[in-house]
Amino acid sequence: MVKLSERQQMIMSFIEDFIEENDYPPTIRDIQNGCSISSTSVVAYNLDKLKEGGQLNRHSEVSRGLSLASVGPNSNNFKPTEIDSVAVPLLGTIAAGSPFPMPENDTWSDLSGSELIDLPQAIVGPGDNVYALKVRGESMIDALISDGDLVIMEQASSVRNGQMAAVRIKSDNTTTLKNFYSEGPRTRLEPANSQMDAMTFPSNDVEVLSKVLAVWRYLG
Amino acid sequence: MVKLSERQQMIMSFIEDFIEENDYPPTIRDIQNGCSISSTSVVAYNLDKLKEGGQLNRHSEVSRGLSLASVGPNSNNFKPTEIDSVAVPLLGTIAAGSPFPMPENDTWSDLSGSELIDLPQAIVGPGDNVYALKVRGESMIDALISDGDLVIMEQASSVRNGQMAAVRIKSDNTTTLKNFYSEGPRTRLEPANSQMDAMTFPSNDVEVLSKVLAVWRYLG
DNA sequence: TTACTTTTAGAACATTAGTGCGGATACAAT
DNA sequence: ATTGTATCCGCACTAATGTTCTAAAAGTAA
Repeated sequence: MVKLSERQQMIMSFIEDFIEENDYPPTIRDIQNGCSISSTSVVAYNLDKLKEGGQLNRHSEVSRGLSLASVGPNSNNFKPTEIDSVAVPLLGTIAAGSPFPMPENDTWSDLSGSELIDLPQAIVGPGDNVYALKVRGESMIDALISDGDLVIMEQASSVRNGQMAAVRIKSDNTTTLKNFYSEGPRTRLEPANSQMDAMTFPSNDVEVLSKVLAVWRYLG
Repeated sequence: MVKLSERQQMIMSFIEDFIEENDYPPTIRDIQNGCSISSTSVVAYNLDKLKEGGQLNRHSEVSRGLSLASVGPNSNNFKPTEIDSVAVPLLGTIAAGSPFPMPENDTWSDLSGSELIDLPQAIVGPGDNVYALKVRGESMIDALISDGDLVIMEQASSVRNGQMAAVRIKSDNTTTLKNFYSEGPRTRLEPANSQMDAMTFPSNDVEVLSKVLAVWRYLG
C-alpha cells in the first residue's frame, strides 16, 4: 500500500466526514474549501492519485461521482440454512398465441385455488402483485425462454427502458415478452436474443401488462 | 402512507437499481431516460412528491443529491415465511471460450472465499456437489442462456439422454452447455434452442463435466 | 358541463461542477 | 548549479445538471 501524503489523508478524511454529514459525496470545490486547497485542479490531481492507489472510486464526468473504496476483505463466511421467502401464486400457463393470463384486481383476493411457489424474498421484493406463469411451447424462444420455464412477473402498466416486459400489441391482439424501449412516439420491442431484430410500433399500439422479474428453468 | 402513483413507483425502483449499479444516485435526466419521461420537470415534480411523502431525501441545488429514505417501519403487510434453503457456492463465471471453472475434489473443502447463493432446498435437493456459475457474454445463446444468467450445476460424470450438461469436446478442448444424447458409438449434442442444428461426435471425444440443474435469470 | 386540482410537456435558463493547460514551486538526485 | 519529477496555482472552458415558467392535458368533484 502506497503511503498517502498529508494532503491526501486530509482529503480522505474530509470526504468521509462530508458523506457522513450530508449523505452525498462532496464536489471538488467542496473539498477545495474544506481542505483549504488553493485550486480545484490540485484536488483533481490528488483524487486521481487516490483512485490509483485504490483508496476511492471515481467516475469521471459525473458530479459527485466519488465513493469510498469498500473497506477490507468482506468477512462473510457464514452458512445460512434458512432464508425468508415469499409465496408467489402460479396463475397459469402461457402458450403461443393464447391470451395472457392476467390477474384481475379482484383476483388477488382469491388466490386460494392456485399453486404457490416459494421464492427468496431478496428476489421478489415485497411480493405484492407478483405472480408466476409457466410457459408452454416454444413461442417465446426469441426471448430466450423455452417450454417449461417459469416466468416470474410483477404487474405493472409501465416499465423502464430496457426492461423485459409482457406487452400487448393492440392492433395484432398478440402478447409477447420483449425488452421494452420507449422512444417518444414509437416504442421499440427488442428480443432478449440480441441476434434477432427489434421491431418498432406506435407507442399507443403497445400496452405493457407486466414486467418480467425473473426466469426460472428447472432441468434437473 | 400515501399511495404512490405508477410513475412514482417506477422512479423509486429506478433510483434503487441505479444506485445499486453505479454506487451513486442518478441525475434528473438519468431518471428521465430510464423511466421514459418526457420532461425533466416532470421528474422534478414527482421527486418533490416523493420527498413530501418521505420516500426519499433530496437536497436542492445539489447534483445527484438524492438518497433513499431509510426504510424505517416496513409497512408491507405480508408475512414472509421461512423455508429451508441450501447455500450453493458461486464458483465463478463462464465466458466465451474460457475454460470452464470446475470444482476440484479438494476444492469442496475450502469454499470459504466464494460467494454463496441461497436456493430453496426443494429445487437443489441435498445440495452436495452443487455449485453455481455466472454467465458472461452471449456465448451460450444457443442454449437459451444469456449474459448474467446464473447456471446451477451438479457435478456428474454421466447424465441421461436429453439432459442438459456441461460437456467438453476433447479434440477441440472446448466446453459448452448442450443437451446430451448418447447414441452408442456416437454422442449427439443438441442446443436447447431446437431451431439450431445438433452435432454429433465420437462418444469417446465427449466428456461430461456437470449436469445442469437449473438456470436462473434475474431481470427485475 | 363547469370549475378546480393534479400531472405532464417542452424549452429556456442558471448554476453547479469536472477538466485542461501554461506556468509556478518544491524537493530530490546528479 | 542542473535536471527531472511530483505537486501546486489560477483561471478559463464546457459539460453536467437542477430550476422555472407557461401552457396543455388529464383527472375529479359539483
